[in-house]
Amino acid sequence: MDNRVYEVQAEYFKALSHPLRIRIVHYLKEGERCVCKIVPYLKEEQSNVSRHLAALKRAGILSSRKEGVSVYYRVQDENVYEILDLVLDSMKKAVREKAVILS
Amino acid sequence: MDNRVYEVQAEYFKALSHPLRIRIVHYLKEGERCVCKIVPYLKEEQSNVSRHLAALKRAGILSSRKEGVSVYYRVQDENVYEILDLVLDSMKKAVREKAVILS
DNA sequence: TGCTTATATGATTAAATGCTCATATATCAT
DNA sequence: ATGATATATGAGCATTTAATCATATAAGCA
Repeated sequence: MDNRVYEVQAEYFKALSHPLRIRIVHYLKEGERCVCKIVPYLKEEQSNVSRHLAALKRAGILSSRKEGVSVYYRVQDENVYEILDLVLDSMKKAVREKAVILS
Repeated sequence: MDNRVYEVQAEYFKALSHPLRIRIVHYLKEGERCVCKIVPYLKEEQSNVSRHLAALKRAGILSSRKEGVSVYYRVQDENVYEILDLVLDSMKKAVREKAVILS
């Protein structure tokens, strides 16, 4: 396999490698939201949220549209939820296995 | 959802957010391998590879066993392949969609 | 036009990451 | 015990990432 594949793949993982970005993706599960809603929900600095949104957009996970002075972000890559679920399931399974070992 | 969930989840993604680590996971697909095989395969510094292996192990993705002077690493979390495949499929789909837009 | 609000971006700083070189540790063979 | 080999780890440095503050840009309103 062309090694560059691993590089682009790594970029995707990097985009999800921050808790705040994962929270954003979850928050957008039910549909698009205005930045003006996302920021107070996360209770983080507006500029910081803006950069995390930009990172997710760069990775192709989110997309955005402008409406007047507002910007609405939405999930572009719906597969992201399947990926997030798989990771969570996988980690839960690991914990269960460890629990068995310790019991 | 408890926000700490996003933190542990992010750790998993971080573990896969480097091309070399993804290559390692792929290399171990057919079974465990000795570090003495992994290093020349990757053509990277032994100490560097050692650290990447440690990172994957910390994340629960790999495990290792010692045999004499050698150490064998193997995939502990088999779900990782499903996750890697999903990400790749998802990215391919995005490219196809973009191609349609540009055509 | 000038004012206000929403969002993005530049600059700075602190912290984390990745790499390399050198060295430590462990095991095995002589 | 000595030496050789495999792997891990400490120290140092360069790069990247994240956060914050301040400011730029753009749209809408008076």
